Amino acid sequence: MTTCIKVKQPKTKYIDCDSCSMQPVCLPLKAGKTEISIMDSYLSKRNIVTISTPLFQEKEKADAIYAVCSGSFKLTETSPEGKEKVIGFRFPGELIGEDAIHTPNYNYNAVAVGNTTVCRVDLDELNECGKLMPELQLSLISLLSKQNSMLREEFTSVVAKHTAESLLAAFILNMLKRNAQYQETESKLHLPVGRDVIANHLGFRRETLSRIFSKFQQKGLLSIQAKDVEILDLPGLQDVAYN
Amino acid sequence: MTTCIKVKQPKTKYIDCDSCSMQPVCLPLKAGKTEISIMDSYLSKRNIVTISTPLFQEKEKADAIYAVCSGSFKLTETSPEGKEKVIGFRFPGELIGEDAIHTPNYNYNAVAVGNTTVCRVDLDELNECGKLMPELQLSLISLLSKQNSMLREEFTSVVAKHTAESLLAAFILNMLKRNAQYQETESKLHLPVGRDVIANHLGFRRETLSRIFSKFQQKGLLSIQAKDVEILDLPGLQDVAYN
DNA sequence: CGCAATTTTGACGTAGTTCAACACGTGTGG
DNA sequence: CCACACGTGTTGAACTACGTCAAAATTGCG
Repeated sequence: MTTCIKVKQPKTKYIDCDSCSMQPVCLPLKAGKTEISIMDSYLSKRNIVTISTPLFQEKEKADAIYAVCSGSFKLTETSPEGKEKVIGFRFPGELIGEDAIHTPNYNYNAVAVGNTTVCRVDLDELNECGKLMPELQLSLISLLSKQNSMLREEFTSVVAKHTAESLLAAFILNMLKRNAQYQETESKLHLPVGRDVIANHLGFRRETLSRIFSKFQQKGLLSIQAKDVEILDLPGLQDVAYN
Repeated sequence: MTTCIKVKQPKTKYIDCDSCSMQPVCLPLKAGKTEISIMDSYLSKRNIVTISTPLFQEKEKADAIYAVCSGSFKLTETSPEGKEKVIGFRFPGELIGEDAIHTPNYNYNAVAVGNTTVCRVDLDELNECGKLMPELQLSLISLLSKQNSMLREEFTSVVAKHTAESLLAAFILNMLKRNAQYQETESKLHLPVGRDVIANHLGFRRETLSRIFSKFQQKGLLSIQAKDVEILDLPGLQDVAYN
């Protein structure tokens, strides 16, 4: 709280430092007077507000890891033909650019969807800091392991889903699960982006997406108004997701 | 080499400790005399041969990370209805069960496909060891970051691929890339499992898979005999993969 | 409030999956 | 040696799910 500078904006969900996944990395800051001074010089933890701008882009030098504090990010890849493909989303408490640890350059784009805040951790400084504080490294290890599981679960949820229905259901459930960490309600979900972006990500057309949403509403699985989804029948949705 | 006990078996591809992704973790073993004795007592690096048996199963206590030395593993998940879903494969040089760092129990099955060898790193021992040797933790961090990228790339390669053709092409390319690390040829690929398993993983039937393989052969993209694939037209395959 | 952008709905055609049945090669045991 | 099972590949016919085109409805923004 004291270490995070928060810029209040309407309609934006923030997570506390307490529920941020990066917290164990930042935690040593609060330890003792002497430690704080050491850390301050090395691990510059800043809160940046970006509005619909890229956090980083393909081929850019990978020199920092980011943790999302508020808002959402979309990750995209540019195909050889120049088409943009949405390869994922990141929500508060999740990491972006953790590849930086071993990759010289990022190989995807991370762009803010609306107003967002992130914590930036400089890689060099993290390394320096890690040498002095082994606990920091342990935290980072745990963090990466968590992110790892998140990725695997996301992968698992969409792989082998041939029908658009099961794919969308799985996608919604995945979003729901990931948002549950910082959202108070288990049954509500705010879509961070428009239909086009979601359709792009899932690999079908805007119209198809719209139709399936309608179908889900008819079935009483959920209700949707603009970008706000309310889950009405979770088990039903899960049934659809499992083929 | 000296630290890995290898059991020679026919038709099995092995990777050296030198090209194993776990190597940086094991490396300190070779550092100095004194260090070796310390490490030996903590980080018990063993080479285990498993034949078509599960390395671990769902809900089992997660107490170790594994690195594949030879052979292949398939990762599966059991759906609520009891159906087995193949959620991925792991090849020599890749990690299995890295979730163990933060999860009390594994949430998927890892079963050996044919004869395999793995290096097992006990979590408790890794932690103990990490306290004494910060470099070990740095290695682990890098390792996890790499595995992270691998997962994201795998995800990226299959997401938004609605047509079976582009999905299979992307799958083959992904396998090719991952096998290039320990295989001498860039154009040949040995499928570790049968058509059914692959079809399960990609989400369609054996027939569809067979049809597309035939189509790819007709197009001159590749030739396939049983489980041995030879890539004839890499750019062509890439075209198919990108929708 | 009004215009533009986004979303929804409808009708229609086609590509691709699925189902079912068969053909082929291989290993196994009587 | 043949019968049998099993894994794999092939083929044809039916269907349905998705893409396409077009237009209406809704939302959001200035």
